[in-house]
Amino acid sequence: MPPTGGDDGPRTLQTVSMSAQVLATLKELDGAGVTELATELDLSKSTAHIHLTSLVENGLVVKRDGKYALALKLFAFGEYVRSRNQLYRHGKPQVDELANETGQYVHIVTEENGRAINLYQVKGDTSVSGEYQTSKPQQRDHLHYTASGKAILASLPERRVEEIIEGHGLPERTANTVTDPEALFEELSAIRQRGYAYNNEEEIEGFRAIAAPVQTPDGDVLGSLSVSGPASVLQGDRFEETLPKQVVNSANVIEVNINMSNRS
Amino acid sequence: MPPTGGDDGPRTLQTVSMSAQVLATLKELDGAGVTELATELDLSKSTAHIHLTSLVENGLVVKRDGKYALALKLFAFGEYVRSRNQLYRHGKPQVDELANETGQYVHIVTEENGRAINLYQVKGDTSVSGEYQTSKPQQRDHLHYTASGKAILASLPERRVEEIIEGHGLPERTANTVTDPEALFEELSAIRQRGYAYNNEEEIEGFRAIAAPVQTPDGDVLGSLSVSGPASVLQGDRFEETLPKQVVNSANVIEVNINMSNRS
DNA sequence: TTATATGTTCGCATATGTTGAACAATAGTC
DNA sequence: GACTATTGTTCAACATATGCGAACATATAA
Repeated sequence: MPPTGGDDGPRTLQTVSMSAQVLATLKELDGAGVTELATELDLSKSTAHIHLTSLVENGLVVKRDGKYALALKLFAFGEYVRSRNQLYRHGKPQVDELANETGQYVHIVTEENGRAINLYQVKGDTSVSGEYQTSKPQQRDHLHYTASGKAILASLPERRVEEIIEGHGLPERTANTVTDPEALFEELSAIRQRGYAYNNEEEIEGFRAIAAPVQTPDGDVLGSLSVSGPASVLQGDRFEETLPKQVVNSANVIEVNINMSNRS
Repeated sequence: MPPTGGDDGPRTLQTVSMSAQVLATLKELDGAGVTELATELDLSKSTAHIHLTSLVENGLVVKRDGKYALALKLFAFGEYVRSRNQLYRHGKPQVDELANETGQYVHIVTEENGRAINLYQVKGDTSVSGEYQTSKPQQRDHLHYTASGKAILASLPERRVEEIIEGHGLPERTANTVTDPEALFEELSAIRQRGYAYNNEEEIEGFRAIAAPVQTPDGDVLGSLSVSGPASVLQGDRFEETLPKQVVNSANVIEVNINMSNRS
């Protein structure tokens, strides 16, 4: 059949989509054998096999102790992609600096296809440790339950935000997660006025964060910068005055540096 | 025709290989338009177009200001892959420590399909700056002109080294690069006896390095750890005694930590 | 505006991918 | 260490998804 008659999207290569799914599944399963993959994707063993073989041949997958897994070549690709990113290039030094100043976790985050991408993070020396070393880190790619994500959403056209909500939903993480679209839109409006976003234990109990957007002169958002840490530390004046100022200030420095480099 | 009769490799999906080439080319060209890509890969515009569309649909490529470029999703993939790597997980803390101790660049490197992959690097505070910020960093993925690479090669079966030489050659980088297979094999033997590898301005004039392999108890090499810096600093006793000891020691610590985690 | 290049869509012929079954190689069990 | 069960790999044949060229649409330049 021609790509499922009733479908909407543009014509695409099914073989490529299948291989892309194979990659995604290998990530999901942390590597897999032919049969396992075939079952997972409802394929015949022979098809699963030839997809894996093709991906191996192209260096995107490796076969190790009888299992197929994503190749380090993907890491090389990824490093390249990040290195081309403006927010990363100009944001990294500021992240390092801000982490030193605050002693907490500092992140720069950007958005792609409605999902959050963590470009860089540093753990300041007074921050709690071990938080990110969990072996199976749960997905952190929704935008609505992090300060960084909300700072980004607040800088996007409402239309776009609606699409993102439709596409990815507003799943709950803690009792504090904003799961109602209306409530979210209200908060985004508050963030716009304030200039920065809060995360008050909306992703992880006991964890707070503050984030400011990084924008171009004509209002496009490149991502955001955030500081996060335990609620016991991020509180009082520090949470309401000092840190927000520092975060906004650092974000502004990044903006200026990006503009300068775009001019020359 | 069935995938080029005279060919050797296993049967593979041409469509997948083509899309893989598209990804590689987009990296090469730093993004491209449909026509540009079609020309580069000898495709019809329509074919180039549908490959790009399919990759976009699967999130591996993004279209920005009329150009197609690799997506940040690849970075997310890459981070995942690295995070699963044993040498990275246990090596990172040692890299940080060694960079502090020595003040120079410290790297951990591994090998995949005969090419070097830089898993992690830190720039110690007394090291020269700006060295890695060049906008188009030249390929650093051969193994024979870095200390890290030679440390790895020295830990691989000769057979494997021969294959790698056949597959990738021994291109020259500076007058000091080892470009002769026999000379290389001799040096690898010396490295095995010594326990660590030198790079004496073989990649970049004025730059030296020392690297030690990281191996499993049964002799498989996981990669290597290296310290590098200007020849003016890496010289005399420091180059011949102090640093080698530190590097080998750190590599051993990594080995021990990996073994411990593999036992439990 | 016209002209030129680039991007996108479409129908068709044929090369190509999918499949199930047969074969090979492991892994597990007794 | 032989036997069984599971997993991995190869193959030929058919159906169809793929790649092409031409036509159309859009963007850029003059």
